[in-house]
Amino acid sequence: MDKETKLIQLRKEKINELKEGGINLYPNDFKPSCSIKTLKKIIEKKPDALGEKGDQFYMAGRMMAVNKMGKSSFVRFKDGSDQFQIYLQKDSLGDETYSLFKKLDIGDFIGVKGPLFQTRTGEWTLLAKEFRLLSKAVRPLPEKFHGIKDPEIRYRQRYLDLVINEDTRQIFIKRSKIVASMRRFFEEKGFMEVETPMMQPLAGGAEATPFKTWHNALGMELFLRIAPELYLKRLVIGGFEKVFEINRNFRNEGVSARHNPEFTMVEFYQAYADYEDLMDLTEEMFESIVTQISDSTIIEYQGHTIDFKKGWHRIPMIESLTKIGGIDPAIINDTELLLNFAREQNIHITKKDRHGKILTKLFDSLVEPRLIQPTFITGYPVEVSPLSRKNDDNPELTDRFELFIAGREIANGFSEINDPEDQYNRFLMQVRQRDEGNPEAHIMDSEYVEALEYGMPPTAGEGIGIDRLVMLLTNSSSIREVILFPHMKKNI
RNA sequence: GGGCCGUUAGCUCAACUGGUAGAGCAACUGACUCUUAAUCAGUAGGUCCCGGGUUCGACUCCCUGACGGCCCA
Repeated sequence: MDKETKLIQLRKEKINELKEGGINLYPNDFKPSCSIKTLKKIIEKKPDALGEKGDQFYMAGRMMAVNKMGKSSFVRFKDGSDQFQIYLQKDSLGDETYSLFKKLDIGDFIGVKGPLFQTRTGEWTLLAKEFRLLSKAVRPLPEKFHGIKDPEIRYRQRYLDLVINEDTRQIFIKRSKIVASMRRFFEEKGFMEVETPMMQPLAGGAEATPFKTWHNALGMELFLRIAPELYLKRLVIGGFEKVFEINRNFRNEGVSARHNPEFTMVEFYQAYADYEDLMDLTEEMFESIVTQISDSTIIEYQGHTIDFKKGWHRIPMIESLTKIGGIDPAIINDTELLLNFAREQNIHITKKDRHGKILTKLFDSLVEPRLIQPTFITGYPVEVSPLSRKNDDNPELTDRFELFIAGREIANGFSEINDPEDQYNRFLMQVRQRDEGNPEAHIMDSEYVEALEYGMPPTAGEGIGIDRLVMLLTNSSSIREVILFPHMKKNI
């Protein structure tokens, strides 16, 4: 894989010595009594029953630090749950085993058996009566004290990051808990988890450039999905009234601290609900998840204190532009004046941008960064919401919201269009935008319109970016910190 | 895509105005039976990201490229 350093050569020489001595470097017949975490619980519960004449334990893990003091040694080792200390004495192990130990390296997996005792400082320690090599490491681990800081190594060789940096481990443990907690929430609310195609003949449901791939046997081009939306709504048509899917979407765009080409979203749909019901549900879900993760509704994120307690602000988009964005209410309905204002603010507007699009762009740069506490923005313009139901009172707007936290969009939800004719015309508007040069505009999905023609109950749906949510709850400034293997350029 | 910054020993980092690369940890040898960033004595370890250029001389200055980070669009 790469150049062989002196350190590795030296280890290989030692490995050969071990082999010649008849040592199996990779046995698989050692069964630990319990994890280190469990062992620590046992110690907490009944320390009086332990001691050198008490129970003996089989423990296994990776050697992380060794203090050799001649004829006795301390070894700090860790398993998947925690870390613990072992004390080895030449007298109690015997010459042969002790000299085997002396040949081993930090990074090797070992198995030990023995009773527990307390050191002079009171630290519970396993006194090794038996000692075995369980798996040999050929390469040296990075340094224990400074750890690995180089982000390139941390991301490309995440396993090293996980072995060395406890903070990294905790982030991914938390991520797993967040997703589990969300799943539990949906299940308790009567939603059914489903899986819809990741490879689609038409990449719909969002405004984005898809990845292309090719199916040999079918002889057809397929796209990696940019959203599951149109398939999930087909399921609502089919009679599954509450569905959710937690899965990956793929968007063929640049990578940055906030964008990974594949990212995880939850999308969910509920029949006989509207967008306001989903705002309620979202508040309840976030409050529940955050409380389970951090024992409080309050979190710290990059210098902000954010409170997820229910009852978030709900502000119509137009109102947010005047009240938060500082736009003069007198110009908000005048496209020309708005255009001039946008140019003064150095906001890039193209000739094809109509009123709604200009409002959206102004919102993105003037309002979004200032929405720190969880805030729903409602009433998005029709032209930027091709799948959202029109508002009954104002057909220029839709029954849609987006959720912003810490200046970022976290969720997007709306009452769904179930009028097939309306949906058809919205797709047509998108096709026109495409013809006018927007390569990311939605494409006409006639089969979806046909599905709507069979009748879809009134429905609301929402998507939440899981990576962004995990970033918030783990105080991570980059999406790469919450994705195990973020995409990077090839480095060879 | 643009700007700024970074890339030196396995890891974390130094190296002044251009003078021929150094520390801590890890490793190796030795001492040490309660250490915990163990200690003590000694040893070894380098494609200074790649490739050009300037120069008597380049880790250092200039150019091209690779990869990464931050900010912006």
